[in-house]
Amino acid sequence: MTSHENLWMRPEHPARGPRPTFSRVRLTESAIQVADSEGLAAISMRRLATEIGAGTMSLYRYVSGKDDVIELMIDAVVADYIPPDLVLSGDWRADLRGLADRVRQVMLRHPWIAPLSGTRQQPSPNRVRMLDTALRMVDGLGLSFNEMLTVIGTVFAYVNGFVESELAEAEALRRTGLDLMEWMTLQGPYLQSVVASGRYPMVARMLTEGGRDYVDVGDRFAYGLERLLDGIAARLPEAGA
Amino acid sequence: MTSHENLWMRPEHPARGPRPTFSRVRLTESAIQVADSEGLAAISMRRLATEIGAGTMSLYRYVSGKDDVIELMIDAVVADYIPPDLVLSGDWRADLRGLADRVRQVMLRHPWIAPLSGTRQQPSPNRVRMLDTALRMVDGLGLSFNEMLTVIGTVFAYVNGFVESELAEAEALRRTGLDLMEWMTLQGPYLQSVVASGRYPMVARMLTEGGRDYVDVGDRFAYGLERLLDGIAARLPEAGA
DNA sequence: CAGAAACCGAGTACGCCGTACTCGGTATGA
DNA sequence: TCATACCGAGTACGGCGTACTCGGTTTCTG
Repeated sequence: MTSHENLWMRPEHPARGPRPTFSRVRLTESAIQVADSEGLAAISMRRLATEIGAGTMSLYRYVSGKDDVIELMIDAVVADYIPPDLVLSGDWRADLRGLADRVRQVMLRHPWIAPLSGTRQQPSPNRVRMLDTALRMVDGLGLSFNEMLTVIGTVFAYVNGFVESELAEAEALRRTGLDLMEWMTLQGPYLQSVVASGRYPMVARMLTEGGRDYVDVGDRFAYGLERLLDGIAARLPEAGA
Repeated sequence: MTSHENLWMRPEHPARGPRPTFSRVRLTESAIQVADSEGLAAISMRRLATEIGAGTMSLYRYVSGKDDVIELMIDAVVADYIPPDLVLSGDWRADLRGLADRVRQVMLRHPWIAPLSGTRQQPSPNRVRMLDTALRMVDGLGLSFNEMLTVIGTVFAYVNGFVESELAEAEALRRTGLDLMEWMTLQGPYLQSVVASGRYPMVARMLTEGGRDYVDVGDRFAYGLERLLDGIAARLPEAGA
């Protein structure tokens, strides 16, 4: 138990000794690349070592285990949630919407992060930076500090939940390997039996007339987000109520 | 490639041959019990086999692999989302709130399911049943079918996202093994350096005056849910707008 | 009622995984 | 210059999911 167990306090290397051949950023970049193209399951210490041309156990000179690698990956992606040149507009609603949209876009580019960021939320440099920015967005609205945290937490809960399910939808299609037709062929018999049972009329309607007035997934995301912001706005102190 | 690859269409056993010693429900119950008390990571085919007193490979007579076990676990828990004696009140808002509250309670009892249900959403008997019930809740409000699906999807996105993060919070404390004090001691040095840097004044405020007006986690859940329902209600066709 | 067919449960084995421990070689600070 | 501290790599262990195989038992068929 050294004095700093935390990854973010542990220096990457001691002052003494030979120059290190690799680096945490190198490791992190490779890991993100692998996870982006082959999924989180493809990440293993052996695989990452091979990827950067190192011996497997050499990685343990840079991180204390696989958990650290995951933490580094998350922090690196979270950095993108807040653009470096971001300036707040002063309109909390526009700012929050902008953040939510951007988070969604980044999450869609890195499909492995939504499930992780819901589960893991240790403080890390870029998460701290993002939280600070998000808090500034809702500052000065007459909310107490914990109310501000509640508002932000609510928005993030929605964004995370939505994107997770959005990705699951896409993944379900990709897992079977092919397109929607293939999926229907696979699940078809079961769904037909559901319809035929007559016990689930609403689902039956969904399966028969479901594709009629298709709602774009981006529009669905925006709908929920705007309804949430509507509800929040209506209860703001300045709004009277 | 048999004619029914789907788990839910595959009969548990052929008509011929000796009586099976175990069953899917037995397997599922053991798996849920293990996951509840030791986490999802504790689930392995060897472990489950030991648990029910079977040879490891015997399990493969009942399921086609670990994926099937997970699917069975999810479906069994989802069954609890809708109480058997549930009757709809006719008040869509009360019904939706009741469902959301219950889903949260069930998820808190089975901490492993929130991350899974976000990622996996294959149709299974109890998920179909739940979806049908949820759709009935928002039927007759003048919404198109896909608008109804959008409303329900929005609420579930929020619930799932919130509970996932709620559990992550609790898990982060439990992972270090002990209570909040222990966590603070561990993360303390890093957080202090964050405050000391002066670059994140809002986070600094949070860490210093954060515990002042504590908001109960149940109240935070209710807050977000009610704001979401507010926003949805305001845009209902009957509401004019 | 007898025989054949079908199926059960279990064992063995393969290729993955994370990582603890160890050691020869090398760059650094005194 | 040389002792020290550290680097990169190798080996090994216990665990994982699951493909394949086989002896014994049960059920259906005639």
